[in-house]
Amino acid sequence: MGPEFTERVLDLVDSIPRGRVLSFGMIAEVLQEGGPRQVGRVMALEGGAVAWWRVVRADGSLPSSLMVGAQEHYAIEGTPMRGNGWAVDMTRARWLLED
DNA sequence: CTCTTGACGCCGG
DNA sequence: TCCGGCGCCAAGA
Repeated sequence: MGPEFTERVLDLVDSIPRGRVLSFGMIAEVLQEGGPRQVGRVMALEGGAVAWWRVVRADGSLPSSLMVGAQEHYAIEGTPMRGNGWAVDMTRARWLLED
């Protein structure tokens, strides 16, 4: 994978509005390139350069280690969360498919 | 060349 | 709701 894919992923993540999110799989789908795992690799390596908390798993969760820090951003951005507060409410926060 | 490893996703039990 | 299994695919060892 060239630096090109990495840049496309980071650019798309940069365009996600405050309070909204995209899943790893959705990003791969929008870019029509790679797959969820490739997007995951990019985020693991260079995600620190962008709003990484706006990229979550398909079910709205993130690894526990990242959830701790991510929650602060969700609170600030007013990101809709599911009951327990440990996962984003995808039906309301998913970008490009709902209001 | 063959495992093994992931910031993954989907389905079945 | 909570596993476990399988598909996926690039990178490392």
